[in-house]
Amino acid sequence: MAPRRPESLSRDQIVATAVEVLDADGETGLTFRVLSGRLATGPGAIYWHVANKDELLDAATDAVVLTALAEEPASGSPHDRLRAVALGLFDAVDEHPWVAARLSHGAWQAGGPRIVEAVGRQVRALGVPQHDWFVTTTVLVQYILGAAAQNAANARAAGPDGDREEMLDAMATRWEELDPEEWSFARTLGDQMRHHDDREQFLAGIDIALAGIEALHPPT
Amino acid sequence: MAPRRPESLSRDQIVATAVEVLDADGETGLTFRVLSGRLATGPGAIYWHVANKDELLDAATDAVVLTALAEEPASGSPHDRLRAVALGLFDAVDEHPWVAARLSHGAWQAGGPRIVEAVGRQVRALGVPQHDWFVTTTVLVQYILGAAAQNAANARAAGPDGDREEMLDAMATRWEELDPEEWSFARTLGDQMRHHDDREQFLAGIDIALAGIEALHPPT
DNA sequence: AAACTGATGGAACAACGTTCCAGAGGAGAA
DNA sequence: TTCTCCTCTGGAACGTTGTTCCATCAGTTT
Repeated sequence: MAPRRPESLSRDQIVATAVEVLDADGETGLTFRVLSGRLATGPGAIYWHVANKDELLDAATDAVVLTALAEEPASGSPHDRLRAVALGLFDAVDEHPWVAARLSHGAWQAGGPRIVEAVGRQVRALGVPQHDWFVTTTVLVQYILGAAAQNAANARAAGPDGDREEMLDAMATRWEELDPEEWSFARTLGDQMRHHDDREQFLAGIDIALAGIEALHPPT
Repeated sequence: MAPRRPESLSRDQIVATAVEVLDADGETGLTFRVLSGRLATGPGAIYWHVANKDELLDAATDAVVLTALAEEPASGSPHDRLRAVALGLFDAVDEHPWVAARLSHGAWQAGGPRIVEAVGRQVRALGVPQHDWFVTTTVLVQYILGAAAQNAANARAAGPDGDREEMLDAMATRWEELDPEEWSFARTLGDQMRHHDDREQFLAGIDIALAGIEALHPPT
């Protein structure tokens, strides 16, 4: 069915604009009034295409996940392919920090199934026996989403400026000054916290999981 | 400094009541008006003790984490102690689902440091070399919080009634009916999704991580 | 007894998600 | 062509939220 008016709204248009606003101002920055303004319409018109804000956020999340998983990595070892999928998701969340909260609030909705499919295919390729597909995939997805969420939160805490180093250093020194008894472990983390790289850190987690999977399911 | 009035408000009282309300009605159910009603006062009085809702939620989160990590497990192998700490957190989030969102929004704030300390001590006991303490601990914390968040989200999706089985079954059949090409992996997950146990699933992830850590750092 | 100050609680404000509805305007029937 | 639908629009309005403001209270200090 062709649109009645050429310049009319479409659900895709609304979702795309929502993603723009979310990227710029986060979840609290996305209001139906702002969205109405950008689309040169009123709030009521948007509600004809979208049930409520929750559905809009889910649709926006799904859109981001869809493009992040657009092409499945075809070359490389199963290890490398899993790393590629995981890193693609990690980077997507880094670019759109608001998706983290949405995916944490329920990975079996919004873009969740797509993520399970993409990760699961690599688990299958890894040679994990079928009766462990569910466990293994779920664990990987939970780690990926958990790590991505933490990273997004840190990025938001540091602000849009380049003060990541600054904030990291401040937190490191704060931790180093904690009570030596009660915080005997955290105290020792300062230096490594200062000099770590987020993506490497994330991949290290994937490698731990891969090593664990292989240890529990030795390749025949 | 003694309280001016005996029946006066205290920050701890406010936080404790907030936890009750959060457990009963979730994050959206906690409003300053409801809280005022329960405490027989006005919204303004609460604001004298707490800066804003964000700080209140952080304080509530910290309180829950604090009691969840109250006593460090003293007996058992390092593996078992790590499992105990992780499971303690998992169960705490299961009882107070709203903490998941809060901890995902930034584990270096609210109760985050406590979690890092508790998990990190077990990592140290595991014999991981010091230069990998930060990476290993962070990875474990990210998995624990990610898995707990997913579990909390699922529980909320199922509702307070006992319809977990029901919802799981419905989702499983929905997945089994997906397009065999586009969803070649997800399709096969139905049965395992139906019959899995959340806590076992969570512990399986911890065991994968433990196996991976040991594979990468063979005990001398 | 008077003045001070930590603490209270209710009224008021701006902003939000959402609902409602009068009407525009293209598509099919007459 | 004219009439009548019916999808789709957009602005006004409602209830609720987080937060601010301020007149007032009740111990403590002078």
